[in-house]
Amino acid sequence: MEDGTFRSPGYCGDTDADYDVLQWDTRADCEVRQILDRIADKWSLLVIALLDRRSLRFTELRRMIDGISQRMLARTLRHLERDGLVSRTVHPTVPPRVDYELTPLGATLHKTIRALVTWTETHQNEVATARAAYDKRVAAEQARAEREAAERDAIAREVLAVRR
Amino acid sequence: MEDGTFRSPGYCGDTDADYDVLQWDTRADCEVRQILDRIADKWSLLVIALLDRRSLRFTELRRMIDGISQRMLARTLRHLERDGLVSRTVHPTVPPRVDYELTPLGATLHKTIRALVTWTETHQNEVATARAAYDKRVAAEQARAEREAAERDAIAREVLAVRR
DNA sequence: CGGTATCCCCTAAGATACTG
DNA sequence: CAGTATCTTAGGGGATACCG
Repeated sequence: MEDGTFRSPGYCGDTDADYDVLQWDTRADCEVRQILDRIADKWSLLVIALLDRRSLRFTELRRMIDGISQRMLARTLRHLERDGLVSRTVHPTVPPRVDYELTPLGATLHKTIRALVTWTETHQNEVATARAAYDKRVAAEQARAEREAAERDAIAREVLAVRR
Repeated sequence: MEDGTFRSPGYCGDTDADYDVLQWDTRADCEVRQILDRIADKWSLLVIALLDRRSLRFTELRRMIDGISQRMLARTLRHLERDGLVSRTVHPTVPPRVDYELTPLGATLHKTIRALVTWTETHQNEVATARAAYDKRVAAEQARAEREAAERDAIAREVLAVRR
C-alpha cells in the first residue's frame, strides 16, 4: 500500500501565541499545507490540466504526459481521486476501460491553476532575464574573488622571497 | 556550490507532431514547468506569503516558518532571488543584518498565489470529506475481499476434509 | 488494458559543524 | 547574525515483473 497522508492530523487550529496573527498558518502539519503540497506536485497539475478538456483513459494520459511512469501516473490519479478532484469510472468491458474525469471540485481548482500558469507564461521572460542577471553577477563576483586571492598569494610569495 | 537548474535548456518550442495542439506544453523540460516547479515548492510559497506583509530578516523568516532548516531557507531565498522575486539587502553593520523583501515581480506573483491558497482554504472541507469517503470505501472493499477469501478458504478445507 | 508489487537507485533535504 | 560545507538518510521515482 505505500501509505497515505497521515502524520499528526490535528494541531492546526491552536495559536501558539508565538506566531502572532499571520494571515497564513505556517505550521508544517496544517491541512492547507498538505493540500497545497499535493496539488503543487510535479504531475498533478498536468493531469488536471489535461482532464479539463475532456475525460481520458489511463493510457491516453500516459501517452500525453512526457516522461511519466506507469507507477507515478497511477499514484497521481489515486491521490487526485482520494481528494475528490478526479473521478474514476470503470467500464466492465473486455478489454477493460477506465475513464478519468474532473469532478466539479476539480474543475474549480483548474481555474485557479490556470491563473498560476498564466502568470508563469506572462512573466517567464522577466524571470529568465532575472536569472541571467543573477548568474552574471555571481560569476563576476567569483572571478573577482579569485583574482584577489591570486593577488594576495603573489604578495605573500614576494614577501617570503625577500625574507629568505 | 550545489548546482543550479541546468538540464537540457531548450527543447521547448518544437512541436513534435505527436502531441497535437494541447493548451499546455506537457514536456518535462519546458521552461514554464521549471518555473512552476520552483514557485510551487514547499517553502517558496510560505516565504513569498510572509514577505508580502513586510521585509524580513533571515532569522525572522527562520523563526516564522515552522520546520524549515537553515539550509533550506538559504536555498529557497537564493532561488527566489535568482528568479527576481525577492531582493536581498545587506546592511554592513556588525552584527550583519540582511533584509529580504518582495520585488514588484514577486508582489504580482503573490496575488496569484493568494488565489490558490484561498481555493485551498475554501475547499479544504470538501477535500477532507472526499478523503474520508475514499478511505472508507477502500477499507470496506478490503474487508469484503478478506471475508470472501476466508470463505473460499473455509470451503476448500471442507472439501479436502470430505475427500480424505 | 489497467493496474499492483518489488526492487533499487539517486537526489532532496535534515543534522551538524564551521566561517566572515 | 547570516550564512556555506560536509555527511547521512528517507523516500521519490524509475524499471521490471506479474495479476484480473
